[in-house]
Amino acid sequence: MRSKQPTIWDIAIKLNVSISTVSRALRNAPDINPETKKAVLDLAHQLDYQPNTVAASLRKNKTDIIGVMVPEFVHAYFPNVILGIQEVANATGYKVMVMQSSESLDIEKHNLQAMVSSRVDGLILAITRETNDYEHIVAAQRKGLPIVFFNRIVDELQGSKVMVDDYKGAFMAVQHLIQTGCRRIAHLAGPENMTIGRNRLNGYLDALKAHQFPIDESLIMHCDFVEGRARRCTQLLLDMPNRPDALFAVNDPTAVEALICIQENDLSIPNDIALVGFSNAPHSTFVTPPLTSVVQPIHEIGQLAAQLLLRQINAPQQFIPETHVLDTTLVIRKSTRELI
Amino acid sequence: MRSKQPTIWDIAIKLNVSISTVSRALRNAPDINPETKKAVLDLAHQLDYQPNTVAASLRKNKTDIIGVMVPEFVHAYFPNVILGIQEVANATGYKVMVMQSSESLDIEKHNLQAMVSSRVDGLILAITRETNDYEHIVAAQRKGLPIVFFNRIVDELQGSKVMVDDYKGAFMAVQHLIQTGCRRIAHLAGPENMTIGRNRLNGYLDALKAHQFPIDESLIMHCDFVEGRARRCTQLLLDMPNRPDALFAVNDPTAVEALICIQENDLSIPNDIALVGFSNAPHSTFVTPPLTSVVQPIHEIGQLAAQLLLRQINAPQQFIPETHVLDTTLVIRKSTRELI
DNA sequence: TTGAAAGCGCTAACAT
DNA sequence: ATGTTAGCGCTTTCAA
Repeated sequence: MRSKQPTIWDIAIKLNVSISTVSRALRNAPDINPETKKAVLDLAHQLDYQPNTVAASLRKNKTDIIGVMVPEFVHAYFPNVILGIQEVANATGYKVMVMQSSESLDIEKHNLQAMVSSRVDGLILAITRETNDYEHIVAAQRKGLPIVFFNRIVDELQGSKVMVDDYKGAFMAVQHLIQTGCRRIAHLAGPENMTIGRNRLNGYLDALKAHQFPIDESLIMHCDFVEGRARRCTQLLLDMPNRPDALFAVNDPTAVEALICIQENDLSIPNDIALVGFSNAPHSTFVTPPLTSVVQPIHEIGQLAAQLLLRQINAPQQFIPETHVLDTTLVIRKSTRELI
Repeated sequence: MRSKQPTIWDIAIKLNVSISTVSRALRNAPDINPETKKAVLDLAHQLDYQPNTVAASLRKNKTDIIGVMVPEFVHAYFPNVILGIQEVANATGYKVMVMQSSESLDIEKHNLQAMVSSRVDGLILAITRETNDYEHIVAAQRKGLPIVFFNRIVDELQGSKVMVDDYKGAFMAVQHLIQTGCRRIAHLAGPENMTIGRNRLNGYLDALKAHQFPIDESLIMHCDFVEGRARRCTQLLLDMPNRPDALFAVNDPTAVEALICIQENDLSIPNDIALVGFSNAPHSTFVTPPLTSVVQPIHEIGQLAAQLLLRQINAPQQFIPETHVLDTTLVIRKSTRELI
């Protein structure tokens, strides 16, 4: 059904010049007569000529597309990262192709193949929670695909990485709970094979130790980003004979599940149970009570990842991967008690 | 930096066959010797050959990519629609290229050009709130680009459209407010040039009329999807000498802004002010109180839009645009009063 | 069942 | 400053 669109050939014929002249004019090459150039541009505009980037990509062996794959984008975190990516991509003439793996390793593999087949110039990737075999990723890297990782980071993979100071954020969060009088602090944890889960857990543990609190393993629940699991874990905690008086959640969706569960049990936040999240999202502000949360520079994560990727794509030689750690801050709202 | 990837030519040389044979094997054409085919597939697998879809697209004049452009995707509505789109696209071998216009007409135009240049096979589009000139869209259609519209729909544009029964949803919402004892019902409205805004407004008006309520123009506030405006409009309503006792919001983000504003004024929901949203999102469930809202089949909207687009893309002849209207239902939660 | 060859629209030497 | 030409990797007639 697609009617044929004008090509440089059409323009060349009408203007009685060669296609290379047209091509030069369109890409404003230096060696061209301003008048011919104007004629070409005018006609191109008149015909509403749109260059066929498919052809250009094939010829240049470069698509000017960067791929982005995330586990999901219904929570606000990933969309906001993508926003940051698109910002720097568009500013430099790149397009962004977004895919999502739905936390499924199979889909991740399939999408990665599609990205490779589409010959994206590079990829910004947050792996799924079930990705424990990295051969498909390493294979893509062997083919020369530059990949920048963020959020879901594992030590086994090489490449540039953008992370936030999870350890410090977790430490501050738990310390704040301690300073506001909480005594039994539970942790709704993430997957331990990811640095994001491990570092936040370590921050939790070290904060307890720093204040001479005992470590109670039964207060550490692995929710691992699985939807619905935080709710069940919270219920288990609430049902304990001596239930905790505070929860530190590995991220905001987890915290929100906990919040709903606590309220369903007719307990009050923060008086019965104090609650801290780790901000994936601005929406932590409009639950009731608004969530005390560790805030991370989401937008900047995307921008930085894109910048790193573009540097690598355009690197003349071998590019040495960089790991960047961005700062986190604790924002105190109403889900934790007042300082004593 | 990109190392060259294997091509059908590499395979052909090694197997001492022609590239057309390799091509046939790879696309499992009917007329090929099973043994040659197996040899090709084995070698392809061994080399980790990934077809260059850029080249195939150029040759076939078809990219197997469908474009999606939305005004934003940080609220849950659009991501969920995209989920539905990706589902049917992936099932039929299409890839999805997502762009967002950030509610900016300029970006919309720019992105649309990029989509055309990338030669996407079709586009699923929700225009920005400031798009009041449609020439760029019509121009793309003239080039033969099939476009399916959803959510942000205007009468002036031709093409398949996926909508929900906004009128009925709004009518039910307002009727429910009336039946629960509300007497002064305000409307936080959307843009009137879009059917989404107009139909919801009409539902509001007709529900009032049907119950012999007077229409008070000062209770209709145009928030038009502009972030922050709902909050200010709500404040204006609350400051009125005889303030409304109920608000019907054009969508959930608008309702959430109103909710925050009402609570900041120390008024109670639903006793002082009842509140109904129009569901763009599942998150209406976890604000406090959970929002009574008109629910629409978000996922299905995406699926249907994709199906319509694919039908049009693969239509042998001229395709006659279809408009589909999906049903809405009122889900009663805690932001409205009990039935009397 | 296979091969030869043309060409999709563009870029980039190279030549003039 | 402009033209000629050879591909990029693939699909698809047409011929064998």
